[in-house]
Amino acid sequence: MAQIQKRGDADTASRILDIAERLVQVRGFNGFSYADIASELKISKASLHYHFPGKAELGDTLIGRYAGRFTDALAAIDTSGEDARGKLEAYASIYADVLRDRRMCLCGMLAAEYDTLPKPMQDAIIDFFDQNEVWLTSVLERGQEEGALRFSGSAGDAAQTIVSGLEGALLIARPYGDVARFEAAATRLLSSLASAAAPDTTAAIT
Amino acid sequence: MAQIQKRGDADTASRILDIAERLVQVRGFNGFSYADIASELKISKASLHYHFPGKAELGDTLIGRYAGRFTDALAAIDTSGEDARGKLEAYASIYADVLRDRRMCLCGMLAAEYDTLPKPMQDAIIDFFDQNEVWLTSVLERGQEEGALRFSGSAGDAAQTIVSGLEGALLIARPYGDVARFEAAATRLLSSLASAAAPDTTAAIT
DNA sequence: AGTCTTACCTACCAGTAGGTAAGGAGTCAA
DNA sequence: TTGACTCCTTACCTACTGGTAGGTAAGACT
Repeated sequence: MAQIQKRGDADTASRILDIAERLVQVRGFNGFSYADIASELKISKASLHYHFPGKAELGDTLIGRYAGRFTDALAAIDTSGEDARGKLEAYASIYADVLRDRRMCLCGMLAAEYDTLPKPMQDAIIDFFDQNEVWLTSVLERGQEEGALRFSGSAGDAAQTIVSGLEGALLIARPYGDVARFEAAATRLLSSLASAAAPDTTAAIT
Repeated sequence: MAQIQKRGDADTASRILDIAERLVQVRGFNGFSYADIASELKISKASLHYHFPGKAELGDTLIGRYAGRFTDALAAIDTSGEDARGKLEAYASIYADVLRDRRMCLCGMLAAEYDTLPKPMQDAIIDFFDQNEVWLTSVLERGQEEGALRFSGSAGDAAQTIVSGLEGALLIARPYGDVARFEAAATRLLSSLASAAAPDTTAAIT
């Protein structure tokens, strides 16, 4: 399964995924069609079905790839040597990067459409958020132990608040096309939820 | 224009709006069709076009009615005699009620689909959020003056954080079907953003 | 009485949705 | 050189999308 590439061009399947991913993040899963991908890739609709039997499978693969990249990003933060507060800021900056591309978080978008999605996609979305909360919880717990962070309530609750706070900030900032709006909300969220001593609201995220 | 009702039934136009509203809040604007409303109301698709020329106009009317009800709810909170913290809790409980119906906030859902919507709907969505932030800003400012609330940064920024925090908490809690999850995030949000003295995280919202 | 309006109907439209069947061109190893 | 394999094509399918044309029954207005 060495997956040797035929031409110099990137493998079609991953180009399909790139386009589909952007379409989901911008228009939602119910807001695009196979025809949209086909015309952009200058390929026939039928070819898409060769690579992904149906839209449901395409959606599954999309979430899997996105979650995988997220896992990698979190692992990179873990090995960055930052303190807990720095790790939380790095986490928020992942979201800011998504917004700079004028996109919604893939799983945040799919969360809105949750009830219309096939079961496997629903399960994968839940897994994504669980995974994020597990990571945040451990960062928060360690930060609290080390005295770098101080917050009330459980680390798990705080983690949930961070995820939903950032997803909401993305959701609302996008119609305004305003990255600063997101950054203000993110900074305030982290400062108030996980500040050590000085609640420095003016600290930049990026 | 006495609008005498033929039968005992409620006016058809508002029943269409009721059904469409629920469909948007649960499935999204791109997640339902005229046929869905027609079959549920046991009426023909063509009749829907009699009441609302197109889906765009239906959407406009939907947002207008929703925003109007929101305005009324905010006015009711204003005259409730609650202190600032109580008003913020009452505000959050509007969102909790939406979630208890297994729905997303109408405008939060439409914010996700923003790029796919006709211009008039886009403008109405922005207006909705602006209106909420204006109201929250004045509650926060007054609360700060009266010493009931204390927070860093501008009241406007804090208002934005509350709106996006609550919308995000709705967005994420819905797939989990977990109202408690929303309430925990909402309480933490209000406590940390606008607490007077004791950061009482265990205070119930409802 | 006649006319206008409201609120619905059936039947239909062009366009698009996701999906399928059958086959052809290029590459490869035997 | 044959056959298998990969990746794509054309040509189609059915179901459904939002929307329209034309008609009808019943009440209200004059």
